[in-house]
Amino acid sequence: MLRLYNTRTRKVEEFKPHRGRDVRIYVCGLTPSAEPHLGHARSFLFFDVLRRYLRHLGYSVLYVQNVTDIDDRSIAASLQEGLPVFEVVARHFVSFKRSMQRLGVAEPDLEPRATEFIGPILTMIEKLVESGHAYVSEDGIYFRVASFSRYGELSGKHVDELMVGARIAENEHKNDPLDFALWKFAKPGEPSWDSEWGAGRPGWHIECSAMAHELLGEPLDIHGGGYDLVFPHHENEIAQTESIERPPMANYWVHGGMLLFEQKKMSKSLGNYEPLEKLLDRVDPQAVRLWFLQTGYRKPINFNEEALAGARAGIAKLRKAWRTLFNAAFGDAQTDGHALIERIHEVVWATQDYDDLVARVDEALSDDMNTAAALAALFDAAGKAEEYVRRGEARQAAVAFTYALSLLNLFAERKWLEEPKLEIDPRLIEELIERRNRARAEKDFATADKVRAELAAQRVLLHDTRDGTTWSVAE
RNA sequence: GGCGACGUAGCCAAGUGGUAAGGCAGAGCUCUGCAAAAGCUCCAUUCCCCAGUUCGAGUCUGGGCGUCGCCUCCA
Repeated sequence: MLRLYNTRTRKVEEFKPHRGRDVRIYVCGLTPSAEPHLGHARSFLFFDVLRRYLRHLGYSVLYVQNVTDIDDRSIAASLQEGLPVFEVVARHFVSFKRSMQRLGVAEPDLEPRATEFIGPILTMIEKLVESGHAYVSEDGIYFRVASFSRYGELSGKHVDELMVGARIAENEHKNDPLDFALWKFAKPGEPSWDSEWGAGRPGWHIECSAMAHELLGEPLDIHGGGYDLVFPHHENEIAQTESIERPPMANYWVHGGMLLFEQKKMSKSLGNYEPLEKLLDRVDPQAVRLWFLQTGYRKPINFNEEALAGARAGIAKLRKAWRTLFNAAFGDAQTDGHALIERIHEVVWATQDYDDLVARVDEALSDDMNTAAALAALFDAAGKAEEYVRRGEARQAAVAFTYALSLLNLFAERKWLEEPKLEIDPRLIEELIERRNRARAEKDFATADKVRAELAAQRVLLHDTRDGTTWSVAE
């Protein structure tokens, strides 16, 4: 059983899907008008873990995450760069996909683009106009907020208390400052699609209402996104959908906390960020994943290099423990990461043991996705890896540990499980170790230390143990 | 001005009434020619401040202080 915080009720509630085991999730995706940043990563990484956990609970999950591939900022960027909008959008979107892959975020089941759903969008607008919830104005078609009595319910806003002045842009022709655009008539040179009212493009909010309706239908079990989407985006989606479809649009509204940089929200408009791809070139994506998962998903987090470095060390600890357990349980898998992966699936799916570790992780995640508490359980187990081996429980511990890790997808990429690559031939390493040990036997420590230094330069670390000298690769 | 969130050790962070998880960093010990690894141990009498409720509060109530988010495109 999962308990989830629902923005609409402001309470943690028991999650009950509308259609039995069939769970439908719609998450507002990226508007690729600029390079994606770490804040985007946080949000989608959380929903990735949520999906994995729902599947663990036995639900069949259909996860839809849209792409807003047409909007004002993208058009502005295309004019500035002198490139077609689709080219600008595609570049940022592809970059986003690469980063998501590196972070171990699974692909959405469906990833619809706004421009592929112009038909359903226009159908919805037509219904809204016919029913009087929308009106045609000089520069576009607007939703009449006053026509929807529950407006503000999701975000807890009172319509008459909003600072509405700022909402009126000079060139907009709204009846009411709160009204928002469903369709924007094209200005010369702008990309546009034909409609019965005139060529134009969809407003931001309508695409989600239309695509969610078309692909999943109401009510969605979970509608998600970043906290900054609660108002006005999700509020507007509710107004549009529930004006013409049977409410509610969604049963659970789930929002992720913001990522801050120097105490300010990381955002495209402030530009206070390093492009995600560049960041992932210098910070281990797996450490990023751990760092996010060590904090509650609804809390704001400050970007923090020191914490990120700490997560890097933490991931090394988990990896080490995992290797210790797995090598003890399935010793032949010493360095072949691919073989290890195959074994994981073989073993995990063949075993449904729920020992203490898995139970603890399960309990933590069921409590509003408390990934930090789940990780604490994992670290406790990691600290006991040697003990499990000594007690002859390596196999069971390895299975439980692997299963728990897979719920968080911490070792998402195969290479994360492999030993770091070496340029030096292992046979040469063995030769050098022998030479060094002969020197040590003769108390020729100068030569011995020279060998150690030579190997260290190749990232090979030597460990003298009671049973002889072993080596490992520095990470 | 309205609505909302947060404030726990050097850093990050879990914890909504029962006596402070976990990670990083740090310290000591075992082992050791050196080094590392590994193991063991230690590291908040205290949770922004002040009142209050309670047998008992980081957890509830009231009041401060500070930070952030939304109200304009934003995960």
